[in-house]
Amino acid sequence: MPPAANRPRPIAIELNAVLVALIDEEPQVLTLEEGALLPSGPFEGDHPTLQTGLRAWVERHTHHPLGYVEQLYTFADRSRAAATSGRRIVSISYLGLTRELTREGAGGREPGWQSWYRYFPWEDWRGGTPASLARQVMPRLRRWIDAATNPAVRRSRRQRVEINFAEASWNEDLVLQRYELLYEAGLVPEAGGRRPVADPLAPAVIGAPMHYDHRRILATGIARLRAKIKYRPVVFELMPPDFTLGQLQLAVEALAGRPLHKQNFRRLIDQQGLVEETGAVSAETGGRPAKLYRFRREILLERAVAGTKLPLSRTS
Amino acid sequence: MPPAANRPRPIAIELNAVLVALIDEEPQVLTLEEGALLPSGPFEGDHPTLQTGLRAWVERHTHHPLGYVEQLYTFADRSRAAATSGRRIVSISYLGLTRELTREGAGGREPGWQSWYRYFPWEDWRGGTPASLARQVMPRLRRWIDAATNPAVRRSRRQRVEINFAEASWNEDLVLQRYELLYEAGLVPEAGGRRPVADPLAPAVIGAPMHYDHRRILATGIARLRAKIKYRPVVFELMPPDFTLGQLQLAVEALAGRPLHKQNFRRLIDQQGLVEETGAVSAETGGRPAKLYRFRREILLERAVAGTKLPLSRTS
DNA sequence: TCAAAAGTGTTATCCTTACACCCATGT
DNA sequence: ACATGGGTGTAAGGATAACACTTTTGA
Repeated sequence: MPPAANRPRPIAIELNAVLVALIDEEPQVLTLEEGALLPSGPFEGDHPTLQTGLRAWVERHTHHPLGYVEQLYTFADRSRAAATSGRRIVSISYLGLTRELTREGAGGREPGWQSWYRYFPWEDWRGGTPASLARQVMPRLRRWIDAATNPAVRRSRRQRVEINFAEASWNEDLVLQRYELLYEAGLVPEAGGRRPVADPLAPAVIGAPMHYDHRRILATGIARLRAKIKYRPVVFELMPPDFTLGQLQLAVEALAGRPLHKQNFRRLIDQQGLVEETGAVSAETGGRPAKLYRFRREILLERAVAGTKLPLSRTS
Repeated sequence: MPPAANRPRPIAIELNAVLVALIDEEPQVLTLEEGALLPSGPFEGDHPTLQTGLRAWVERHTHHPLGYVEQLYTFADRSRAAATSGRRIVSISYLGLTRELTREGAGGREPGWQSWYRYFPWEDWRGGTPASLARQVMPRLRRWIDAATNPAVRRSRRQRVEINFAEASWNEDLVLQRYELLYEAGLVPEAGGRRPVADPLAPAVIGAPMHYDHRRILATGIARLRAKIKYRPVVFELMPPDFTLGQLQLAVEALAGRPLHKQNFRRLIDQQGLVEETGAVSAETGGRPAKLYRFRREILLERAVAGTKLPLSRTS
């Protein structure tokens, strides 16, 4: 494997970060430029690994400590290069989880937090079927289905929509698949280059758009996180040290975008030995004061897999 | 066309492929140099995407059609660069599944197939507890545990070994975690640069070594594939068009490295509607002729998730 | 006293695992 | 006949989803 005599044309490495925090019981991502960009920048070549490079970069540019980090995906599509200088760009994206307690300014050029459901309103089922699904997404998907002249194509489109968007069998993990289907159908047309971001409320685009393929990267991050909470205790990376079971449930619901069954959720959590009581209680719950719990870090050493299974609920 | 004022030092992109096929009921990977290297080479910059670049590269260098492809991981550790020219290398690895019917030469400079259990003998539980686990791995892990002078470190090591290597609760998906633990314990010391590959039978190294971090990449690929067969019907990418349920079971067992419960495996398969009878039978089974089945590709359009759950078996 | 959220106990159902057994072919 | 692998039915156990209900606070 000789190091290639024909040196390839210049290549730049860019890092993208999907930084997630729970603020006011909402899953939020750190963004730039009024929510149109994910934090991203060139990889400085003098870090020993990509992860340390990412950590340094994020902490320098956003003044945020970075907790759990995980690689998402690497792109090197030529279409990205066209958007800049003809130079090839390899973009490596990461998911990062942090704890953020106070809400900062959420606009301007400074980094700001945005609810991720701003970009994917159809993914939030916590309050029942999301309005945008019935009102915007489904009608346009149906139009897209009917727009196919070839009956075989039409059937295929109908089936794919059915699988990914059926209310009865909604699967919260398919965030990326759904986004890609919408992209194919031309309903989220912002990706592909840096162009003026359309008015988020304009009817042409569903959900707030982002520059480049950043919304796609965000979809990848959400999908990964939603899948992960089921077999790894990563929710706790987003929680304060002490919390009530109610808060924990709200956190999981916020990430999964679905309401959970309270009693079964509680049983699952303590059956798995994920938490322990601190002894204190919190009176700020509105009703009966709730016991406070903390994450049992030892669990990471006790079991190979331990996550937050989702006790779903049809009722509420 | 002077790009960027502060030009970073040159970066090269390298692609690595974990190419898997089932040959003689064994999971095999395509290798170079007598099994010491995974297929890998520079990414030619004029492909629209990484995947097309990988496909072209693999098909040109190995004369192999490439079926299912999935990205594994991207490394850019500085230690890799040191092994070559001081130039930074970003290495992007892929998992590829292909169908290979006939066994070719498995040595020399030409590409050749190697059973992946050659590199990870402790991962093959199809015939009960693997001999190398009891005879090599566990004794040395115990020595590693005892080598820690600090009692806290010793306890932590013991716990980690317990989680990842306990016979009673063996988890076949933890291939990478186990490899990393063995690496940390100094039992698979080949990674880190191009050095003479030690005699595979020498007692110092457990399992056949590979150059660079290729064995780690292979572990990543196996882990990914083992996890994936449980929720996506990827086994069929490795099967011939027609097969018996017995062959299918052997295939899944080969990948998972565990024996499965025959009756339940069959029930699971047809409950899920993954296959349909072709009408023909195969008399080459040794016993009663078996019905032939084919994969129902439609299932990909019918359900979002459909995999080969593993009906494990204590007995056999 | 009532609303609101915490917290407990029990039941029905389904899925996983296991066991027991019969069937069709080659030697 | 018997060994070998193919193929079917059914029962036990555990996990999930659901329901009903009690407890403790603040307004």
